[in-house]
Amino acid sequence: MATRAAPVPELERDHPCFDCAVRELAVCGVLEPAVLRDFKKSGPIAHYAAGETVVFEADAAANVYSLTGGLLRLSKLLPDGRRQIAGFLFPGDFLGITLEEEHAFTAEAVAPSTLCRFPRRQFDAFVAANPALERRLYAVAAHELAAARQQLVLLGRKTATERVASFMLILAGRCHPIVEDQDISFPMSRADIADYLGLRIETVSREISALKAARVIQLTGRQSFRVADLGRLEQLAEG
Amino acid sequence: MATRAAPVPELERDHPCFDCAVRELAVCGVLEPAVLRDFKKSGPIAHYAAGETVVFEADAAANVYSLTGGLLRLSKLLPDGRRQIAGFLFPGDFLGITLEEEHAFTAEAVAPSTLCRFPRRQFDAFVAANPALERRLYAVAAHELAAARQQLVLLGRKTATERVASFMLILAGRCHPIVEDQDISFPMSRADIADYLGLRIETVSREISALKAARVIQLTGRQSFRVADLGRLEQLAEG
DNA sequence: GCAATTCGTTGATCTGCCTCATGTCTGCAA
DNA sequence: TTGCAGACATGAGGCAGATCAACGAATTGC
Repeated sequence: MATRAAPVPELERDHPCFDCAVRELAVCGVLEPAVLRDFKKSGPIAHYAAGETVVFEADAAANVYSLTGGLLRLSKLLPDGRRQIAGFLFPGDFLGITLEEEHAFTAEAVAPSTLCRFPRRQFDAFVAANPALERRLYAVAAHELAAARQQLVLLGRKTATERVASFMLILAGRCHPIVEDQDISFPMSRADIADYLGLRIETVSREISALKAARVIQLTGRQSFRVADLGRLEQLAEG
Repeated sequence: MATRAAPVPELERDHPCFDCAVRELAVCGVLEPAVLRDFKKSGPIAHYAAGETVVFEADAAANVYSLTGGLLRLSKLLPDGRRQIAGFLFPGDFLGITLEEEHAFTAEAVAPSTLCRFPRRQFDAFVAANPALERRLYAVAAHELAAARQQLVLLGRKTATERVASFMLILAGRCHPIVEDQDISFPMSRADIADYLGLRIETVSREISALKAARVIQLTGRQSFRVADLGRLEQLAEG
Protein backbone atom coordinates (compact mmCIF):
# COMPACT_ATOMS: atom_id res chain seq x y z
CA MET A 1 0.00 0.00 0.00
CA ALA A 2 1.06 3.56 -0.59
CA THR A 3 2.82 4.62 2.56
CA ARG A 4 3.47 8.31 2.67
CA ALA A 5 7.17 9.03 2.34
CA ALA A 6 8.86 11.53 4.58
CA PRO A 7 9.00 15.00 3.03
CA VAL A 8 12.22 15.66 1.15
CA PRO A 9 14.00 18.50 2.94
CA GLU A 10 16.24 19.27 0.00
CA LEU A 11 13.21 20.20 -2.06
CA GLU A 12 11.25 23.44 -1.97
CA ARG A 13 7.95 23.11 -0.10
CA ASP A 14 6.06 23.98 -3.27
CA HIS A 15 7.91 21.47 -5.43
CA PRO A 16 5.39 18.87 -6.67
CA CYS A 17 7.51 16.00 -5.30
CA PHE A 18 7.89 17.53 -1.87
CA ASP A 19 5.25 15.43 -0.20
CA CYS A 20 4.41 12.97 -2.93
CA ALA A 21 2.65 10.00 -1.38
CA VAL A 22 4.22 7.44 -3.68
CA ARG A 23 7.71 8.81 -4.22
CA GLU A 24 9.48 5.81 -2.72
CA LEU A 25 7.19 3.40 -4.50
CA ALA A 26 7.39 4.98 -7.94
CA VAL A 27 10.30 4.95 -10.37
CA CYS A 28 11.29 8.38 -9.05
CA GLY A 29 12.18 6.71 -5.77
CA VAL A 30 15.70 5.95 -6.95
CA LEU A 31 16.53 9.56 -7.82
CA GLU A 32 18.61 11.90 -5.69
CA PRO A 33 16.71 15.01 -4.53
CA ALA A 34 18.83 17.29 -6.69
CA VAL A 35 18.18 15.14 -9.73
CA LEU A 36 14.54 14.83 -8.83
CA ARG A 37 14.15 18.59 -8.80
CA ASP A 38 15.25 18.86 -12.42
CA PHE A 39 13.40 15.74 -13.40
CA LYS A 40 9.99 16.92 -12.39
CA LYS A 41 10.40 20.21 -14.21
CA SER A 42 9.92 18.28 -17.41
CA GLY A 43 6.24 17.56 -17.04
CA PRO A 44 3.04 18.73 -15.36
CA ILE A 45 0.62 16.87 -13.14
CA ALA A 46 -2.52 15.66 -14.90
CA HIS A 47 -5.91 14.83 -13.43
CA TYR A 48 -8.44 12.45 -14.94
CA ALA A 49 -12.03 11.83 -13.88
CA ALA A 50 -13.39 8.28 -13.65
CA GLY A 51 -13.96 6.96 -17.16
CA GLU A 52 -11.60 9.37 -18.88
CA THR A 53 -8.95 8.03 -21.21
CA VAL A 54 -5.28 8.72 -20.51
CA VAL A 55 -3.92 7.13 -23.67
CA PHE A 56 -5.65 5.38 -26.56
CA GLU A 57 -4.26 2.21 -28.01
CA ALA A 58 -2.53 2.95 -31.33
CA ASP A 59 -1.91 6.55 -30.23
CA ALA A 60 1.63 7.77 -30.63
CA ALA A 61 3.49 7.10 -27.38
CA ALA A 62 4.46 10.72 -26.84
CA ASN A 63 4.42 10.67 -23.04
CA VAL A 64 5.06 8.36 -20.14
CA TYR A 65 3.32 8.63 -16.78
CA SER A 66 3.71 7.86 -13.13
CA LEU A 67 0.44 7.25 -11.30
CA THR A 68 0.36 9.08 -7.97
CA GLY A 69 -3.29 8.54 -7.06
CA GLY A 70 -6.40 6.72 -8.25
CA LEU A 71 -6.67 3.63 -10.43
CA LEU A 72 -6.19 2.93 -14.13
CA ARG A 73 -7.13 -0.01 -16.30
CA LEU A 74 -5.14 -1.20 -19.33
CA SER A 75 -7.46 -2.63 -21.93
CA LYS A 76 -7.76 -3.69 -25.50
CA LEU A 77 -10.86 -3.89 -27.70
CA LEU A 78 -11.51 -6.43 -30.44
CA PRO A 79 -13.26 -5.11 -33.55
CA ASP A 80 -16.64 -6.47 -32.42
CA GLY A 81 -16.50 -4.85 -28.99
CA ARG A 82 -15.15 -7.66 -26.87
CA ARG A 83 -12.79 -6.18 -24.31
CA GLN A 84 -9.89 -7.62 -22.34
CA ILE A 85 -8.32 -5.79 -19.42
CA ALA A 86 -4.63 -6.66 -19.22
CA GLY A 87 -4.13 -5.16 -15.80
CA PHE A 88 -4.84 -2.39 -13.34
CA LEU A 89 -2.38 0.33 -12.38
CA PHE A 90 -2.25 1.41 -8.73
CA PRO A 91 -0.55 4.48 -7.22
CA GLY A 92 3.20 4.20 -7.69
CA ASP A 93 2.83 2.24 -10.94
CA PHE A 94 4.45 3.37 -14.16
CA LEU A 95 2.64 3.76 -17.47
CA GLY A 96 4.73 3.58 -20.61
CA ILE A 97 6.87 0.46 -20.62
CA THR A 98 7.41 0.11 -24.32
CA LEU A 99 9.93 0.83 -27.00
CA GLU A 100 7.32 0.90 -29.72
CA GLU A 101 6.19 4.19 -31.19
CA GLU A 102 2.55 3.45 -30.39
CA HIS A 103 0.75 2.30 -27.27
CA ALA A 104 -0.55 -1.25 -27.48
CA PHE A 105 -3.26 -0.74 -24.88
CA THR A 106 -5.75 1.90 -23.87
CA ALA A 107 -5.31 3.33 -20.37
CA GLU A 108 -8.42 4.70 -18.68
CA ALA A 109 -9.13 6.05 -15.23
CA VAL A 110 -11.33 3.70 -13.19
CA ALA A 111 -11.47 6.19 -10.33
CA PRO A 112 -10.41 9.88 -10.29
CA SER A 113 -6.66 9.72 -10.88
CA THR A 114 -3.59 11.89 -10.71
CA LEU A 115 -0.52 11.31 -12.87
CA CYS A 116 2.87 12.89 -13.44
CA ARG A 117 3.36 13.24 -17.17
CA PHE A 118 6.76 13.29 -18.87
CA PRO A 119 7.51 13.82 -22.54
CA ARG A 120 8.87 10.53 -23.73
CA ARG A 121 12.03 11.83 -25.44
CA GLN A 122 12.98 13.85 -22.41
CA PHE A 123 12.28 10.90 -20.16
CA ASP A 124 14.41 8.60 -22.29
CA ALA A 125 17.30 11.04 -22.10
CA PHE A 126 16.88 11.19 -18.36
CA VAL A 127 16.92 7.43 -18.14
CA ALA A 128 20.08 7.23 -20.22
CA ALA A 129 21.75 9.69 -17.84
CA ASN A 130 20.60 7.88 -14.68
CA PRO A 131 21.59 4.22 -14.51
CA ALA A 132 19.66 3.79 -11.27
CA LEU A 133 16.47 4.83 -13.04
CA GLU A 134 17.22 2.46 -15.89
CA ARG A 135 17.67 -0.39 -13.43
CA ARG A 136 14.43 0.51 -11.70
CA LEU A 137 12.57 0.49 -14.99
CA TYR A 138 13.92 -2.95 -15.75
CA ALA A 139 12.76 -4.13 -12.34
CA VAL A 140 9.30 -2.71 -12.99
CA ALA A 141 9.13 -4.36 -16.41
CA ALA A 142 10.26 -7.72 -14.99
CA HIS A 143 7.64 -7.45 -12.28
CA GLU A 144 4.87 -6.61 -14.73
CA LEU A 145 5.96 -9.49 -16.94
CA ALA A 146 5.70 -11.95 -14.07
CA ALA A 147 2.23 -10.63 -13.21
CA ALA A 148 1.06 -10.88 -16.82
CA ARG A 149 2.30 -14.46 -17.12
CA GLN A 150 0.54 -15.36 -13.90
CA GLN A 151 -2.61 -13.93 -15.41
CA LEU A 152 -2.08 -16.14 -18.47
CA VAL A 153 -2.43 -19.18 -16.22
CA LEU A 154 -5.66 -17.79 -14.81
CA LEU A 155 -7.17 -17.02 -18.21
CA GLY A 156 -5.98 -20.16 -19.91
CA ARG A 157 -6.68 -22.80 -17.31
CA LYS A 158 -8.71 -21.69 -14.33
CA THR A 159 -12.46 -22.12 -13.78
CA ALA A 160 -14.81 -19.22 -13.05
CA THR A 161 -14.73 -19.98 -9.32
CA GLU A 162 -10.94 -20.11 -9.30
CA ARG A 163 -10.68 -16.87 -11.27
CA VAL A 164 -12.90 -14.90 -8.92
CA ALA A 165 -11.21 -16.36 -5.85
CA SER A 166 -7.81 -15.49 -7.36
CA PHE A 167 -9.01 -11.96 -8.01
CA MET A 168 -10.08 -11.56 -4.40
CA LEU A 169 -6.64 -12.77 -3.34
CA ILE A 170 -4.93 -10.31 -5.65
CA LEU A 171 -6.93 -7.49 -4.09
CA ALA A 172 -6.21 -8.77 -0.60
CA GLY A 173 -2.54 -9.29 -1.50
CA ARG A 174 -2.09 -5.58 -2.02
CA CYS A 175 -2.28 -5.26 1.78
CA HIS A 176 0.64 -6.79 3.64
CA PRO A 177 0.22 -8.92 5.55
CA ILE A 178 -3.02 -10.47 4.35
CA VAL A 179 -5.29 -10.67 7.35
CA GLU A 180 -8.83 -11.89 7.68
CA ASP A 181 -11.66 -9.45 8.42
CA GLN A 182 -9.81 -6.44 7.13
CA ASP A 183 -11.95 -4.24 4.94
CA ILE A 184 -10.75 -4.16 1.35
CA SER A 185 -12.28 -1.77 -1.14
CA PHE A 186 -11.98 -1.99 -4.90
CA PRO A 187 -13.11 0.86 -7.17
CA MET A 188 -13.65 -1.25 -10.29
CA SER A 189 -17.10 -2.29 -11.50
CA ARG A 190 -18.31 -5.85 -12.09
CA ALA A 191 -17.84 -5.19 -15.81
CA ASP A 192 -14.17 -4.33 -15.24
CA ILE A 193 -13.68 -7.43 -13.12
CA ALA A 194 -15.35 -9.57 -15.79
CA ASP A 195 -13.17 -8.16 -18.57
CA TYR A 196 -10.08 -8.70 -16.44
CA LEU A 197 -10.97 -12.31 -15.65
CA GLY A 198 -12.23 -13.28 -19.09
CA LEU A 199 -15.78 -13.86 -17.82
CA ARG A 200 -19.20 -12.22 -18.19
CA ILE A 201 -20.54 -9.93 -15.50
CA GLU A 202 -23.34 -12.38 -14.68
CA THR A 203 -20.77 -15.08 -13.96
CA VAL A 204 -18.70 -12.75 -11.79
CA SER A 205 -21.80 -11.76 -9.88
CA ARG A 206 -22.84 -15.38 -9.35
CA GLU A 207 -19.37 -16.42 -8.18
CA ILE A 208 -19.12 -13.54 -5.74
CA SER A 209 -22.53 -14.51 -4.39
CA ALA A 210 -21.36 -18.11 -4.03
CA LEU A 211 -18.22 -17.07 -2.12
CA LYS A 212 -20.41 -14.99 0.14
CA ALA A 213 -22.92 -17.81 0.64
CA ALA A 214 -20.03 -20.16 1.52
CA ARG A 215 -18.88 -17.62 4.10
CA VAL A 216 -15.45 -17.38 2.46
CA ILE A 217 -15.82 -13.64 2.01
CA GLN A 218 -18.16 -11.06 3.42
CA LEU A 219 -19.48 -8.16 1.36
CA THR A 220 -19.31 -4.88 3.24
CA GLY A 221 -20.53 -2.77 0.36
CA ARG A 222 -20.85 -2.91 -3.38
CA GLN A 223 -17.17 -2.38 -3.86
CA SER A 224 -15.67 -3.59 -0.63
CA PHE A 225 -15.34 -6.92 1.14
CA ARG A 226 -13.57 -8.82 3.89
CA VAL A 227 -11.81 -12.14 3.69
CA ALA A 228 -13.60 -14.38 6.19
CA ASP A 229 -11.71 -17.61 5.50
CA LEU A 230 -8.30 -17.02 3.94
CA GLY A 231 -7.30 -20.68 3.83
CA ARG A 232 -10.46 -21.66 2.00
CA LEU A 233 -10.08 -18.74 -0.40
CA GLU A 234 -6.54 -19.79 -1.28
CA GLN A 235 -7.72 -23.34 -1.75
CA LEU A 236 -10.49 -22.22 -4.10
CA ALA A 237 -8.08 -20.06 -6.09
CA GLU A 238 -5.82 -22.99 -6.97
CA GLY A 239 -8.29 -25.84 -7.48
CA MET B 1 14.65 -15.50 -38.25
CA ALA B 2 18.16 -16.24 -37.06
CA THR B 3 20.41 -14.76 -39.69
CA ARG B 4 23.97 -15.84 -39.22
CA ALA B 5 26.13 -12.92 -38.16
CA ALA B 6 29.46 -12.31 -39.77
CA PRO B 7 32.32 -13.94 -37.85
CA VAL B 8 33.91 -11.60 -35.34
CA PRO B 9 37.52 -11.09 -36.45
CA GLU B 10 38.59 -9.78 -33.06
CA LEU B 11 37.75 -13.13 -31.49
CA GLU B 12 39.81 -16.30 -31.59
CA ARG B 13 38.47 -18.87 -34.05
CA ASP B 14 37.82 -21.27 -31.22
CA HIS B 15 35.97 -18.77 -29.05
CA PRO B 16 32.37 -19.96 -28.59
CA CYS B 17 30.99 -16.66 -29.86
CA PHE B 18 33.17 -16.60 -32.99
CA ASP B 19 30.51 -17.81 -35.33
CA CYS B 20 27.45 -17.77 -33.10
CA ALA B 21 24.35 -17.82 -35.28
CA VAL B 22 22.32 -15.53 -33.05
CA ARG B 23 24.91 -13.11 -31.72
CA GLU B 24 23.28 -10.01 -33.20
CA LEU B 25 19.82 -11.18 -32.15
CA ALA B 26 20.71 -12.09 -28.58
CA VAL B 27 21.45 -9.79 -25.68
CA CYS B 28 25.16 -10.32 -26.38
CA GLY B 29 24.67 -8.40 -29.63
CA VAL B 30 25.28 -5.08 -27.92
CA LEU B 31 28.67 -6.05 -26.50
CA GLU B 32 32.02 -5.02 -27.94
CA PRO B 33 34.18 -7.98 -29.05
CA ALA B 34 36.71 -7.36 -26.30
CA VAL B 35 33.96 -7.30 -23.69
CA LEU B 36 32.29 -10.29 -25.28
CA ARG B 37 35.49 -12.31 -24.94
CA ASP B 38 35.52 -11.87 -21.18
CA PHE B 39 31.78 -12.21 -20.92
CA LYS B 40 31.55 -15.65 -22.40
CA LYS B 41 34.30 -16.96 -20.16
CA SER B 42 31.80 -16.88 -17.37
CA GLY B 43 29.64 -19.76 -18.47
CA PRO B 44 29.65 -22.93 -20.56
CA ILE B 45 27.38 -24.02 -23.40
CA ALA B 46 24.66 -26.44 -22.37
CA HIS B 47 22.76 -28.93 -24.51
CA TYR B 48 19.29 -30.27 -23.78
CA ALA B 49 17.40 -33.06 -25.53
CA ALA B 50 13.73 -32.64 -26.41
CA GLY B 51 11.67 -32.96 -23.25
CA GLU B 52 14.49 -32.13 -20.85
CA THR B 53 13.99 -29.44 -18.26
CA VAL B 54 16.29 -26.42 -18.19
CA VAL B 55 14.86 -24.87 -15.04
CA PHE B 56 12.05 -25.93 -12.74
CA GLU B 57 9.54 -23.42 -11.43
CA ALA B 58 10.33 -22.61 -7.80
CA ASP B 59 14.00 -23.56 -8.34
CA ALA B 60 16.51 -21.01 -7.17
CA ALA B 61 17.30 -18.70 -10.08
CA ALA B 62 21.04 -19.40 -10.02
CA ASN B 63 21.67 -18.99 -13.73
CA VAL B 64 20.44 -17.05 -16.71
CA TYR B 65 20.57 -18.34 -20.28
CA SER B 66 20.73 -17.23 -23.86
CA LEU B 67 19.14 -19.65 -26.31
CA THR B 68 21.33 -20.18 -29.36
CA GLY B 69 19.48 -23.04 -30.98
CA GLY B 70 16.32 -25.12 -30.58
CA LEU B 71 13.07 -24.22 -28.87
CA LEU B 72 11.96 -23.89 -25.25
CA ARG B 73 8.55 -23.65 -23.64
CA LEU B 74 7.78 -21.70 -20.47
CA SER B 75 5.04 -23.42 -18.52
CA LYS B 76 3.31 -23.63 -15.20
CA LEU B 77 1.41 -26.55 -13.66
CA LEU B 78 -1.62 -26.30 -11.41
CA PRO B 79 -1.79 -28.81 -8.55
CA ASP B 80 -4.22 -31.06 -10.44
CA GLY B 81 -2.09 -31.27 -13.57
CA ARG B 82 -3.60 -28.55 -15.71
CA ARG B 83 -0.82 -26.82 -17.59
CA GLN B 84 -0.50 -23.40 -19.16
CA ILE B 85 2.33 -22.49 -21.50
CA ALA B 86 3.16 -18.80 -21.11
CA GLY B 87 5.36 -18.66 -24.18
CA PHE B 88 7.96 -20.23 -26.39
CA LEU B 89 11.59 -19.16 -26.57
CA PHE B 90 13.28 -19.12 -29.98
CA PRO B 91 17.00 -18.81 -30.78
CA GLY B 92 18.28 -15.42 -29.67
CA ASP B 93 15.78 -15.24 -26.80
CA PHE B 94 16.86 -14.68 -23.23
CA LEU B 95 15.82 -16.84 -20.29
CA GLY B 96 15.97 -15.27 -16.86
CA ILE B 97 14.11 -11.96 -16.83
CA THR B 98 13.38 -11.75 -13.14
CA LEU B 99 14.57 -10.13 -9.99
CA GLU B 100 13.02 -12.79 -7.81
CA GLU B 101 15.17 -15.43 -6.22
CA GLU B 102 13.12 -18.23 -7.74
CA HIS B 103 11.92 -18.95 -11.24
CA ALA B 104 8.17 -18.54 -11.67
CA PHE B 105 7.95 -20.88 -14.66
CA THR B 106 9.42 -24.16 -15.79
CA ALA B 107 11.53 -24.01 -18.96
CA GLU B 108 11.74 -27.20 -21.01
CA ALA B 109 13.27 -28.03 -24.37
CA VAL B 110 10.63 -28.69 -27.01
CA ALA B 111 13.31 -29.62 -29.54
CA PRO B 112 17.02 -30.33 -28.96
CA SER B 113 18.37 -27.01 -27.73
CA THR B 114 21.63 -25.22 -27.09
CA LEU B 115 22.04 -22.48 -24.49
CA CYS B 116 24.77 -20.26 -23.13
CA ARG B 117 24.60 -20.41 -19.37
CA PHE B 118 25.77 -17.61 -17.07
CA PRO B 119 25.88 -17.61 -13.29
CA ARG B 120 23.33 -15.06 -12.28
CA ARG B 121 25.52 -13.05 -9.88
CA GLN B 122 28.27 -12.76 -12.45
CA PHE B 123 25.76 -11.81 -15.11
CA ASP B 124 24.25 -9.12 -12.90
CA ALA B 125 27.68 -7.64 -12.27
CA PHE B 126 28.31 -7.67 -15.99
CA VAL B 127 25.03 -5.90 -16.62
CA ALA B 128 25.82 -3.24 -14.04
CA ALA B 129 29.15 -2.61 -15.77
CA ASN B 130 27.66 -2.45 -19.26
CA PRO B 131 24.86 0.09 -19.68
CA ALA B 132 24.24 -1.04 -23.24
CA LEU B 133 23.48 -4.54 -21.97
CA GLU B 134 21.16 -3.12 -19.35
CA ARG B 135 19.29 -1.19 -21.99
CA ARG B 136 19.03 -4.26 -24.16
CA LEU B 137 17.61 -6.28 -21.28
CA TYR B 138 14.99 -3.61 -20.69
CA ALA B 139 14.08 -3.73 -24.36
CA VAL B 140 13.75 -7.51 -24.17
CA ALA B 141 11.58 -7.31 -21.05
CA ALA B 142 9.34 -4.63 -22.61
CA HIS B 143 8.96 -6.77 -25.72
CA GLU B 144 8.08 -9.88 -23.73
CA LEU B 145 5.59 -7.89 -21.69
CA ALA B 146 3.83 -6.69 -24.84
CA ALA B 147 3.69 -10.25 -26.15
CA ALA B 148 2.31 -11.59 -22.87
CA ARG B 149 -0.40 -8.93 -22.77
CA GLN B 150 -1.35 -9.69 -26.35
CA GLN B 151 -1.69 -13.32 -25.30
CA LEU B 152 -3.99 -12.21 -22.47
CA VAL B 153 -6.43 -10.89 -25.07
CA LEU B 154 -6.30 -14.22 -26.88
CA LEU B 155 -6.89 -16.30 -23.76
CA GLY B 156 -9.49 -14.01 -22.24
CA ARG B 157 -11.64 -13.16 -25.22
CA LYS B 158 -10.95 -15.12 -28.38
CA THR B 159 -12.84 -18.16 -29.66
CA ALA B 160 -11.13 -21.46 -30.48
CA THR B 161 -11.06 -20.64 -34.19
CA GLU B 162 -9.57 -17.22 -33.52
CA ARG B 163 -6.96 -18.67 -31.18
CA VAL B 164 -5.71 -21.25 -33.64
CA ALA B 165 -5.71 -18.75 -36.50
CA SER B 166 -3.78 -16.31 -34.29
CA PHE B 167 -1.28 -19.03 -33.46
CA MET B 168 -0.70 -19.74 -37.13
CA LEU B 169 -0.11 -16.03 -37.68
CA ILE B 170 2.35 -15.87 -34.81
CA LEU B 171 4.29 -18.73 -36.38
CA ALA B 172 4.12 -17.12 -39.81
CA GLY B 173 5.04 -13.75 -38.32
CA ARG B 174 8.43 -15.07 -37.31
CA CYS B 175 9.35 -14.95 -41.00
CA HIS B 176 9.59 -11.47 -42.47
CA PRO B 177 7.88 -10.67 -44.66
CA ILE B 178 4.90 -12.98 -44.24
CA VAL B 179 4.32 -14.55 -47.62
CA GLU B 180 1.77 -17.10 -48.72
CA ASP B 181 2.88 -20.62 -49.70
CA GLN B 182 6.10 -20.48 -47.73
CA ASP B 183 6.74 -23.62 -45.74
CA ILE B 184 6.64 -22.98 -41.99
CA SER B 185 7.65 -25.69 -39.57
CA PHE B 186 6.86 -25.77 -35.87
CA PRO B 187 8.48 -28.30 -33.52
CA MET B 188 5.80 -28.19 -30.82
CA SER B 189 3.21 -30.93 -30.39
CA ARG B 190 -0.57 -30.48 -30.46
CA ALA B 191 -0.50 -30.79 -26.67
CA ASP B 192 1.94 -27.84 -26.46
CA ILE B 193 -0.21 -25.77 -28.81
CA ALA B 194 -3.32 -26.60 -26.76
CA ASP B 195 -1.66 -25.62 -23.50
CA TYR B 196 -0.43 -22.41 -25.08
CA LEU B 197 -3.86 -21.48 -26.44
CA GLY B 198 -5.90 -22.55 -23.42
CA LEU B 199 -7.67 -25.29 -25.38
CA ARG B 200 -7.72 -29.12 -25.44
CA ILE B 201 -5.78 -31.02 -28.06
CA GLU B 202 -8.98 -32.31 -29.67
CA THR B 203 -10.16 -28.75 -30.21
CA VAL B 204 -6.80 -27.69 -31.67
CA SER B 205 -6.87 -30.66 -34.01
CA ARG B 206 -10.41 -29.90 -35.14
CA GLU B 207 -9.66 -26.24 -35.74
CA ILE B 208 -6.54 -27.02 -37.74
CA SER B 209 -8.58 -29.46 -39.80
CA ALA B 210 -11.21 -26.78 -40.36
CA LEU B 211 -8.61 -24.24 -41.52
CA LYS B 212 -7.25 -26.84 -43.89
CA ALA B 213 -10.72 -27.75 -45.19
CA ALA B 214 -11.43 -24.05 -45.77
CA ARG B 215 -8.18 -23.86 -47.80
CA VAL B 216 -6.85 -21.11 -45.51
CA ILE B 217 -3.78 -23.17 -44.71
CA GLN B 218 -2.21 -26.25 -46.22
CA LEU B 219 -0.59 -28.94 -44.10
CA THR B 220 2.75 -30.03 -45.51
CA GLY B 221 3.56 -32.41 -42.67
CA ARG B 222 2.60 -33.06 -39.08
CA GLN B 223 4.52 -30.07 -37.89
CA SER B 224 4.70 -27.83 -40.91
CA PHE B 225 2.21 -25.85 -42.96
CA ARG B 226 1.80 -23.12 -45.54
CA VAL B 227 -0.45 -20.09 -45.41
CA ALA B 228 -2.71 -20.38 -48.47
CA ASP B 229 -4.88 -17.33 -47.82
CA LEU B 230 -3.21 -14.76 -45.58
CA GLY B 231 -6.06 -12.24 -45.73
CA ARG B 232 -8.61 -14.80 -44.64
CA LEU B 233 -6.31 -16.05 -41.87
CA GLU B 234 -5.89 -12.54 -40.49
CA GLN B 235 -9.65 -12.06 -40.66
CA LEU B 236 -10.26 -15.29 -38.75
CA ALA B 237 -7.70 -14.34 -36.12
CA GLU B 238 -9.51 -11.12 -35.18
CA GLY B 239 -13.17 -12.11 -35.48
C1' DG C 1 9.70 -58.06 -39.95
C1' DC C 2 5.99 -57.09 -36.01
C1' DA C 3 4.23 -55.58 -31.54
C1' DA C 4 3.97 -51.65 -28.58
C1' DT C 5 3.69 -46.98 -27.90
C1' DT C 6 2.91 -42.32 -28.94
C1' DC C 7 0.61 -38.82 -31.47
C1' DG C 8 -2.99 -36.98 -34.08
C1' DT C 9 -7.77 -37.15 -35.93
C1' DT C 10 -12.64 -37.67 -35.74
C1' DG C 11 -17.26 -38.72 -33.73
C1' DA C 12 -20.80 -38.60 -29.85
C1' DT C 13 -22.17 -36.69 -25.76
C1' DC C 14 -21.89 -33.66 -21.76
C1' DT C 15 -21.32 -29.40 -19.11
C1' DG C 16 -19.68 -24.81 -17.54
C1' DC C 17 -20.26 -20.67 -18.78
C1' DC C 18 -22.72 -17.53 -21.89
C1' DT C 19 -26.96 -15.47 -23.35
C1' DC C 20 -31.22 -13.59 -22.64
C1' DA C 21 -34.72 -12.12 -19.56
C1' DT C 22 -36.29 -10.18 -15.48
C1' DG C 23 -35.96 -8.53 -10.91
C1' DT C 24 -33.69 -5.74 -7.09
C1' DC C 25 -30.98 -2.23 -5.04
C1' DT C 26 -28.89 2.33 -4.78
C1' DG C 27 -28.28 7.03 -5.68
C1' DC C 28 -30.05 11.10 -7.50
C1' DA C 29 -33.34 14.64 -8.97
C1' DA C 30 -37.64 16.63 -8.88
C1' DT D 1 -42.01 10.98 -1.34
C1' DT D 2 -41.90 9.26 -6.16
C1' DG D 3 -39.73 8.32 -10.47
C1' DC D 4 -35.84 7.21 -13.05
C1' DA D 5 -31.27 5.38 -14.46
C1' DG D 6 -27.46 2.61 -13.86
C1' DA D 7 -25.31 -1.18 -11.52
C1' DC D 8 -25.85 -5.54 -9.66
C1' DA D 9 -28.23 -10.08 -8.88
C1' DT D 10 -30.65 -14.16 -10.26
C1' DG D 11 -33.24 -17.55 -13.10
C1' DA D 12 -33.93 -20.41 -17.51
C1' DG D 13 -32.20 -22.25 -21.50
C1' DG D 14 -28.54 -22.67 -25.22
C1' DC D 15 -24.06 -23.44 -27.13
C1' DA D 16 -18.88 -23.64 -27.63
C1' DG D 17 -15.68 -26.31 -26.23
C1' DA D 18 -14.63 -30.16 -22.90
C1' DT D 19 -14.89 -34.95 -22.18
C1' DC D 20 -15.14 -39.67 -23.45
C1' DA D 21 -14.27 -43.02 -26.88
C1' DA D 22 -12.56 -45.15 -30.95
C1' DC D 23 -9.43 -45.31 -34.68
C1' DG D 24 -5.46 -44.51 -37.98
C1' DA D 25 -0.76 -43.19 -38.71
C1' DA D 26 3.95 -42.50 -37.42
C1' DT D 27 7.76 -43.92 -34.42
C1' DT D 28 10.32 -47.02 -31.35
C1' DG D 29 12.06 -51.26 -29.68
C1' DC D 30 12.86 -56.08 -30.28
